[in-house]
Amino acid sequence: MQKDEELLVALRRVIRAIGLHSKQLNKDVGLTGPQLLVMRNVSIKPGIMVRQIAESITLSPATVTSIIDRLEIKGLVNRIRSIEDKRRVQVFLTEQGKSILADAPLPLQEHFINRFSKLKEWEQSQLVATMQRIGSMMDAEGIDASPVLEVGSLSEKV
Amino acid sequence: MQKDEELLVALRRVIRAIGLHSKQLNKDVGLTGPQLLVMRNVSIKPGIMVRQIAESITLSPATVTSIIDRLEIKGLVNRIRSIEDKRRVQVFLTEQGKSILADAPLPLQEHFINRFSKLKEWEQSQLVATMQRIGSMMDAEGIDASPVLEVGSLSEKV
DNA sequence: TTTAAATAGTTCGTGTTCTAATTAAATTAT
DNA sequence: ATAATTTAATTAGAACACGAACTATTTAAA
Repeated sequence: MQKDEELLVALRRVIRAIGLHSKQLNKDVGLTGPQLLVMRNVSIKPGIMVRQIAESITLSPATVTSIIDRLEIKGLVNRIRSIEDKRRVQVFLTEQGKSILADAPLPLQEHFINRFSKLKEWEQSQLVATMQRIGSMMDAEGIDASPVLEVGSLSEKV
Repeated sequence: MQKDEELLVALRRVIRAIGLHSKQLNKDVGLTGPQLLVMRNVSIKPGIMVRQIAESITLSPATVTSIIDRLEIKGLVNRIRSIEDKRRVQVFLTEQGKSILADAPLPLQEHFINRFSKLKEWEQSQLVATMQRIGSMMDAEGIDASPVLEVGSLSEKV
């Protein structure tokens, strides 16, 4: 097998692991990974626009709409149409949404974070550098992919 | 930004890049990335079982079934139930499937492959090894995915 | 001012992906 | 030999993800 194929297989495995974790999350907490990411965004910036959420977690607006649909049905978020600009829709957490989010785990496997954090500094750097390198080779740099993983901290996002 | 967050941002970008490439592929050639992967597997090993395809591209059998459904509708593959073991379904390329696959691009961006192929051997290995390492760190401990050895050549798998 | 263009969000159609449940067949155990 | 188990594939149902087309609104241009 060629190296690039091996790389693709390895990438697929990682993608799958993330997806499986999302499914497991849904069983455990009732929220999938993407749903959790959306809620964390809303938590950081109540009244955030759909477009802003989409950009911040690197998804299309259409996808975010469907995720918010499900969150709204569950009673975890509210949509409110802006008065200044009636095209805009602002999203807020409900009380129930807040309390559920407070107990929810991270959107990525604790398992992984734990293991990663136990690596030596230079090993971590090496893993990061490699991923970034692959990303840049795929020309994925232009895509704003900052997921809201730092939401645990209280720092306000742009 | 913490190292694990950086890693995950980079990962998200790569995942998204692969997804977008798959969509583009579908527009250009009429085949998505996963469909292409399935066809390449069938091409290498005509009569391959659904289960084998699933393992080789790291998908559940259910997913492969649905991908083969679409390929069959397009007339690119055939299903034939095995005679020795009637539980098995063997998959073959049709003539049309062969000719389409012959002209189809690789499942990763050409762009990426070109750049990747220009790296030195040891650099390629290092990128692959790192991805495999991340994959194994994310694996739910159930799967003993000995990364390097298990990813044997497709043509050698039986 | 009336028209044209841009923006925000949604809807629609297609495709991917999973688990759980189902059907069918082969294997093992009693 | 019959029953229980395992294996192979499919189906059903849910969530996700995208682009394209649509509605409504705002802004810019003529």
